[in-house]
Amino acid sequence: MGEKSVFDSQTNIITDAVVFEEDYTPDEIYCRDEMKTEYVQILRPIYKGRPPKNAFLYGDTGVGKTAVTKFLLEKLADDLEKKHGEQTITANNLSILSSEFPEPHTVASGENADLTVVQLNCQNLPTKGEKGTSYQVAVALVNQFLSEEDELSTTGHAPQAIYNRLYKEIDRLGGTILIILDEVDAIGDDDTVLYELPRSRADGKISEARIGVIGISNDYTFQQNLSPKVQDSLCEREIRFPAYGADQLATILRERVDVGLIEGSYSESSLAIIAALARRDSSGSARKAIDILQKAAEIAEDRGKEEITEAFAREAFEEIRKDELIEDIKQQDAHKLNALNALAEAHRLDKVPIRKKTLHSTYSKIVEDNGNKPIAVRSFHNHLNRLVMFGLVNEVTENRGKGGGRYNVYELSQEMTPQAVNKAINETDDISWVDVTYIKDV
DNA sequence: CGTCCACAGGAAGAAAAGGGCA
DNA sequence: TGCCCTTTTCTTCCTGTGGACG
Repeated sequence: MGEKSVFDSQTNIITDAVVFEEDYTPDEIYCRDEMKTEYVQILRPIYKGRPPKNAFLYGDTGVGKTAVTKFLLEKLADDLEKKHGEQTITANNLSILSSEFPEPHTVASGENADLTVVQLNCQNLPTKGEKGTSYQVAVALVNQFLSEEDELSTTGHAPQAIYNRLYKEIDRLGGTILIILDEVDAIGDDDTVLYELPRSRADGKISEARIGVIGISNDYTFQQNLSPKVQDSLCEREIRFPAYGADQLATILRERVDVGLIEGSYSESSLAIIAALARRDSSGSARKAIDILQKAAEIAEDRGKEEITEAFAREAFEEIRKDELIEDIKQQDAHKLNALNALAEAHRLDKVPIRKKTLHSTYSKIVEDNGNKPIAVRSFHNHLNRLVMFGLVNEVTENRGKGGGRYNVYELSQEMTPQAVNKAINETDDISWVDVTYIKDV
């Protein structure tokens, strides 16, 4: 009898971890029948070799927008292949639909690709975290068509040159080109890309290819803020994805556990709890529900238990929330981390709702101690505002009237703790300027 | 009811960081 | 190499304002 490896847990209830992964596509997508029907109508022209339609999808994160997209596109690719035989190509790797770093574009047989799908996440395109602009989207699109060595830099080009290049690449490919812009609301006010793309053929900028644009957004209001010309072209068709209800989430979970977990390791009621937790916390995100499920299963394994109990589900939920928080903090840039650092220190010293001015001087001290130059109060103010928008920091406006004036005070938001800030900063290894011992000393 | 504090946050432009092109 | 782009961030300057005080 072989000795058990220390890496093995006492029990194994997960049989196939694939079902938890982001890009797992189930055999069937549940509870999205109406959306699927509408979506099929949008894609149908492509199957028939007619000019594609543009569309706009919206709904909160994790309600199946990308899942349905991926599911239907794979099906479309299959069916096209069946229809035309092997050599009329279904083009570009659909797997990029969910991978963060798309592989270079590969069109199997060159010239006559029938359908090319390009997917792009418009969020966090350029410098970390901030808004992607039309320009950035255009650059990123061009890069999707180029091999890795040839990729363009994200700055330094004349905008018109980028658009021209984009048209050139598109025309070179020819055929039907379906451009999927995920998180399209990140584009912000300047929507030239959204205007240019759908009309490029009509404007004579391209002649060989036909372009379809599908915009995906989780901001309901985004589409209303678009300029009317863009609304006309892009929002030809729109599909709304409502949030999953708790029972629908449970259905989705049931499908996953069927494939991925040992029978008997879960009960209807524990699935229901997970569904309810996800429903409440994230307004119906399937992603969230699946994450909780995975975590709960892992916890059960670690404890040597054979069943996911309600307690494990709740524990998993809490743990995931904590992890997410740390992740959120880690994503902030240097100035914001230092601001959080200073704020955490204020918490430790119990000077909790702290005025911006005071906070700024603490911040300056930290930065200077590490040999860097602090930014001016006005910029600091902007960073703080950002943190407030991210929900990491609370802001309250105080008004002491004549003789006191009006000012804002800040503190870490409810779920934030100085420990969380500390942990996040410690885990951020690309910022040597944060001297953690300094915080401990003061 | 007007005063007046102390800042909020807009505007404009300078600076920094990245890069093309001849 | 020098000069030209771009985007984004930071600075400087400034006007606007909620409401307790008198």
